[in-house]
Amino acid sequence: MKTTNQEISQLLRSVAVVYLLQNVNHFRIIAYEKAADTVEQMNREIKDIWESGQLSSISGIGPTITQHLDEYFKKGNISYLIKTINQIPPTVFLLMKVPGLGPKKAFKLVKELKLMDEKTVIDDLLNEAKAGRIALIESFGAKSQADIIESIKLYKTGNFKLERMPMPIAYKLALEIKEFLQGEKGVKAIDILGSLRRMVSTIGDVDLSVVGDKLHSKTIINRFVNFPGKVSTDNQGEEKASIKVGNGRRVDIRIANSESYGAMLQYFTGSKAHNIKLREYALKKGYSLSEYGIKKSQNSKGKIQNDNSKLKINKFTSEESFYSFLGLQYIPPEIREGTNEIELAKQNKIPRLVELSDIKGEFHVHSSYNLQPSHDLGVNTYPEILNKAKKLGYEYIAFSDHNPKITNVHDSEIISIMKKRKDDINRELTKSNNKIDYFVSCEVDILPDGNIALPEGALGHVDLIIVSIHSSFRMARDMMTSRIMRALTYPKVKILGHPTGRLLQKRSEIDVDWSTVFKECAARDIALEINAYPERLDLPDTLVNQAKSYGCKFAINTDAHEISQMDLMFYGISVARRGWLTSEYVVNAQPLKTIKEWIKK
DNA sequence: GCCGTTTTCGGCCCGACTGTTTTCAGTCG
Repeated sequence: MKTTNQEISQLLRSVAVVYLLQNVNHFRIIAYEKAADTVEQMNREIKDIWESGQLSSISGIGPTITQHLDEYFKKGNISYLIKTINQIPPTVFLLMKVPGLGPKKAFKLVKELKLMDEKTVIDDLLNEAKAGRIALIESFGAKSQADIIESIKLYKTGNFKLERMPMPIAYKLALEIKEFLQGEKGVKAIDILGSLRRMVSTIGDVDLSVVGDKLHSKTIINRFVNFPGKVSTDNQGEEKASIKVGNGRRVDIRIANSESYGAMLQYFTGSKAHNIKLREYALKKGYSLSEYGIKKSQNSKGKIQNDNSKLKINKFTSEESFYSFLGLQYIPPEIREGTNEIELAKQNKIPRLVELSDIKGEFHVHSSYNLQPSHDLGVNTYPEILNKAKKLGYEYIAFSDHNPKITNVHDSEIISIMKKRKDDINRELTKSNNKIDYFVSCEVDILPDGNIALPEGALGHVDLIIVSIHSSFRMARDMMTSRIMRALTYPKVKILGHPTGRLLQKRSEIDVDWSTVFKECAARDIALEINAYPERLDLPDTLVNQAKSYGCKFAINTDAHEISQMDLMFYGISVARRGWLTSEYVVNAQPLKTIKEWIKK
C-alpha cells in the first residue's frame, strides 16, 4: 500500500487533536501540528525518506516523532500513533469536517449527545439541532445551534470547500477584477496577495488589496461588490469585503492605507509557514510582527522597564523596508514557503531568480503544418510563429510539432513526411530574411515500451527532439521509470516534455522514481521541461527544486498551439522561480551560440 | 515535542471574529 504524505500529515494532526482534548502540554500539541504541516508541504515522499533513514534530519520532526513514525511504518494499525488516535471516538474527527466545529466543540457534542455511529453522525447532529437539544448544552446557545444547522447544510452541498483552481485561471480572474476597479476614485494601487502572489500552482481564494484613502474606501468597496461576475456578497464592511463569483470562487478585498502597506502586504502574502518562521526569528531579536507593523516584543528578555516605546509600532510603506528592518534581504514572494529562505536572507544569499526578461527563446511551439500528427495541430504557420517570437524579443525558436501518426503507416512514409517538412520550413523561412534563428524540432511520443514514435531514419531531418508521454499514464513505478530511461537514450533527445503528465485538478502525476530520471537527464545534458501551459505547470515547482539539486537543466516552454499562447511563458517562469532557479539553470535563458553547442553535443 | 549566531534549558507567531461570556474560549487564516 502506498502511504502518502497527506495520510501521514492527517495522522499527526489527529494525534494533536487527541492531545488537545486530553489537555497535554500545549507545546507538545503544537509540535505535532508543526510536524503535520512539515510533512504536508514536503517535496518528497516521507516514506522514501524514512526508508533512507533520513527522517530525523527534517526540521520539525525530532526523535520522538521519528520513533513513532518508524513504528507506524513497520506495524501500522498497532502502532503508538494509531493507538493514541483510537482513544477518541472516530465520530469526533468526522464532525470536525463541519465548518465551525473544531476539536473541543466536536468532542463535547459527541460526548453530550452520545453520537457514536460513524455512518450517521452528521445527520444525527442535524436532528439533535433541529430538536433544540444543542442549545441546552453548556457553552452552546440558540445561535450556535442555528449555526450548526446552517453549517451542516453547507457541508452537505459540498460547496463549502471547493477544489482549488489552477493558478492561471485564478490569475486571470484577479486581473479582471483589478481592471474593473482600476478607474475608481481614490484607488492608488491594487495588488494581488496570498498564494496567488506566490504563484502556487493551485489557488483556493483570490485575495486583493487596494491602497486607497479612507474617504473613498466605501465607494471602492461598493464598486467591488458590483463586479459583473459576482453571484453573491458574503460580507461587506468599511475596510474589507468578500464576494463569490461564478462557480462559488471566493474573492476577498481589503483597503489599506499606504503608511502600513508594507506590513500588510507581507502578512497577507504568506505563506503561513514563512510568516511563522519570520515571527520566530523576529522574536529572538525582541520584535513582534503583525499586519500593522513591527513593535517591541512584550516577552523580550532585553526589555526595558517602564518602556513606552514597546507599545509604539514601526510602520512600513514597503515590504523591502519591512524585511530590511529585521536585517533581512528582500525575499521574493515565490520562495516564501518556510524552507530555508529566512536563513539565506540573513546571510544576504537569496539568489537572483530567473525573470521573464532573461528568456531568449523557446523550444515547444506547435504549428499548423499538417504532418498527419498523432495529436493536435496548432493554428499558425511557421512564419507567423517566427514573427511572434521576434516580437517577444527572442533570439531563436524551435518548431516542435507532434510526430506523424504511426499506426498503419510505414516507417519510410514517416521519414519522407519529416524530410518534406524540413525542406518546406527551410524554403519558407529563408525567404523572409529573418533576424532570429530557428530549429526544426519534433515532440515525439514515448511509447509504453519506452521506444519513441519516430523511426531512427527520420532523426536526420530534425535538429533536436522533445520526448513526452501522451498515453498509458498509469503504470507501476519501476515500469514507468525504465520506460522513460529508455526514451532518454535516443539520439537528438534534448528535452523531456511535461515530465509528470499532470493536468491540474484533472489528471495526477505519473508514478516514477524521479531521482533515477534526474540523474540520467543531468548526465546526458537533457533538459527537463517546465511546461507553462496553464493546465500543466509541469514539472511542478517542488520537483524542479529537487531536479536542480541533481544538476539538471530546464527548458521553460509554453507548448503553444496558437501564437497568443506564447505570452504564457510568464507562468512557466513563476514555476521556475518557485523552484529557486537562477537563469544559469534555464537553457532558453542562454544565448544562441550556447544553444547551438548544446544541440550539437 | 522541538530547537539553538543570545539557550542542551527554557522558551515556543499574531490577530480577528464570534458566541457565550462578566473576562474568555474556540475557531480560523
